[in-house]
Amino acid sequence: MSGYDDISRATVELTAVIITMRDGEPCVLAVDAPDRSALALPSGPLQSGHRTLQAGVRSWVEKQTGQELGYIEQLYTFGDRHGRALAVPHHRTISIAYLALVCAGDDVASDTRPWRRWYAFFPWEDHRSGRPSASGPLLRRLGQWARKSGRLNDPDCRERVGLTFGIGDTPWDEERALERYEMLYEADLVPEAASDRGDEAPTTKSNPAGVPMFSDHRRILATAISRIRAKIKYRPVLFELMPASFTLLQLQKAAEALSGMSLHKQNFRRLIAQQSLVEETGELAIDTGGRPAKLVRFRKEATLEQPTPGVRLKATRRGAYP
Amino acid sequence: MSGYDDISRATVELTAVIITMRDGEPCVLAVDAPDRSALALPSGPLQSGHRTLQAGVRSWVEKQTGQELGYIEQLYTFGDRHGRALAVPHHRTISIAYLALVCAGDDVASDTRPWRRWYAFFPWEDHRSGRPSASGPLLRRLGQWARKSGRLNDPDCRERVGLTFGIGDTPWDEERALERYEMLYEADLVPEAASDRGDEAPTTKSNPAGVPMFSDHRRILATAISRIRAKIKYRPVLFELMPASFTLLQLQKAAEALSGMSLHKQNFRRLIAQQSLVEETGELAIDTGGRPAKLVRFRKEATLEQPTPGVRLKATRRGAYP
DNA sequence: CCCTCTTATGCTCAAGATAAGCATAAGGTC
DNA sequence: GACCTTATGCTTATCTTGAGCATAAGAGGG
Repeated sequence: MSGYDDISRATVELTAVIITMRDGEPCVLAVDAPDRSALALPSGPLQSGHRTLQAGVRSWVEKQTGQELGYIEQLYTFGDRHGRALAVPHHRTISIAYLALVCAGDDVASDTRPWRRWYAFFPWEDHRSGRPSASGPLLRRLGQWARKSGRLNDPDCRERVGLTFGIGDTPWDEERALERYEMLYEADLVPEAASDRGDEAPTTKSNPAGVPMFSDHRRILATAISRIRAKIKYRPVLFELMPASFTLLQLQKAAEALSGMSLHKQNFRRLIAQQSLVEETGELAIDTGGRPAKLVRFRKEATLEQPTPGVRLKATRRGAYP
Repeated sequence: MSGYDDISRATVELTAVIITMRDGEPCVLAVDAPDRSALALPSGPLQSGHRTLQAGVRSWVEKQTGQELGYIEQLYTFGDRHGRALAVPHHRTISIAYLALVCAGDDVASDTRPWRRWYAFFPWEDHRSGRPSASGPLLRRLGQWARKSGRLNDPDCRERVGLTFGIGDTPWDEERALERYEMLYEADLVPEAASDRGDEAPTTKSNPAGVPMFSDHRRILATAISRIRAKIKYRPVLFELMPASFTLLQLQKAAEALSGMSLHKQNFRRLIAQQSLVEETGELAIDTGGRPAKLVRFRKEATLEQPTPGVRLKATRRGAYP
């Protein structure tokens, strides 16, 4: 073993991506960054009083936002920013990101916490009504970038763009949210890329590149989105976001909002039914605008029974944009 | 913000689970623990010279074992041991585990590194020829434990055992390797549970509980196994373990060894074929013991093309032990 | 060379799961 | 009552999957 000096002590930053559904939109809890320059995810350093990492996350979030956390899982540990080495070698920060899902609660109006729609940060990820308008300019600029960089070091670059964004005969894969953000970062199409270099970011308002975030927080959020989109298919995490009882359409809308795709209604119901993930409460939802729907609740036992209890979803219009 | 003292500096331990295939068996690289008390995964503290976390892992592994790493991915970050609070608050260690897959290479014989068959650590996980003999005693003792703890705080405990180990009409789910290890730990059936408490572990040799490891390293290995078993189904990671060219049977045997299940031969080939994950080299394998098999190689392009290019596998005898 | 053993490979068939849509039910509004 | 909206049941064509039969092509022994 070499001397003590070689071992770098690190500050451990705990960062939380807290997701909820509000008015049918997936939202993330975003506070002001310490320097007020941008929005940030709630976070704080691991402290001696924290008994576990999770406890630390819960504590910081409660302190900063008043939000109590239920479901929580570890997302990823970041040691550097987009592969760059850290600035000060003997005082590094590693940051451990957690994903938390909280239920909307009944009183959406009285909840004054700073929730933000997640598609404000990722406008190109919302394909519920076809490819969104933000895609156009982004894809055009990605194409330019690919042509330029393509000749040099990455001959498959254009192909990669197409695959990642579902162009040609590649279907759109909603789970690749992180890949897409990283590609946009690489292509210098998100403001964070410029500011990480130390450049002044061109502050184009209402950018197709979406609302930027402090530090690498938007990347962490993209990681969370990819994780959620993958996980709802094989674990019943969707129900963490639902109220105690709900209609199947509400459930479907939530699945659609999270995955950013629209689903076939009847097939969705069949899927839920045959996995017996829910049971009827016996009550009816009023005010659905049409025939009243039966209210259902999540069957907690399902977590145990099923090998992969999740909402296997498939887009109605599967795929393949021209 | 509170005073500086509240922020605990941490030593960051980097731990590597390095997997390869040797003689058709999945193996893990295991060194002697610092105190020689048990086998351990290669690991070392993050140092100031390490530019990134990954670089730190690579560097320690090479120093300790001479093994160079190719494919590498982050596994999990552990801040405590099995949920227990850390001993000394102002000097905590968090440990970041990585998974690396390395290709066997052509000269298995000349590789003197300390590879260990992973089923030596998890004898109950190898279901290639039915439920292994180690299962019997373990299940019996798990049953006893469940009966005892069941009355008190966990009425569903017996059910949970059955689901986790695939008893009754629940099929065996090979991906639940981590859950199973954690259940055995909880039930005090692995030596690590006793030694974490400070007790002397009863050193029964040739235990059905498998070979123990230093600290929580066996838990980390279980995490890796679960991850691999899940991932080979949707990403072409299996090929990281294969030589440049191989036969389909070799590939199948590797998939079987990793997942711990035996697969239907013709269906396995169909699956690989229809995903066009491999292409023929034109050569034939000699010495297969029967009709010579065509040699194939992995099609790297497949990584891009396919939405989920992996070896979707399903056990021949799916399931349901009596 | 024939018989037998081993592995490779092609093909079929029945079940089960999925994608899409038709049709009907049951509320509300004018 | 006509018409709109959402809920829910059911059908059909297609794919996918699990399982197994059958044949091919090598080796070795007689």
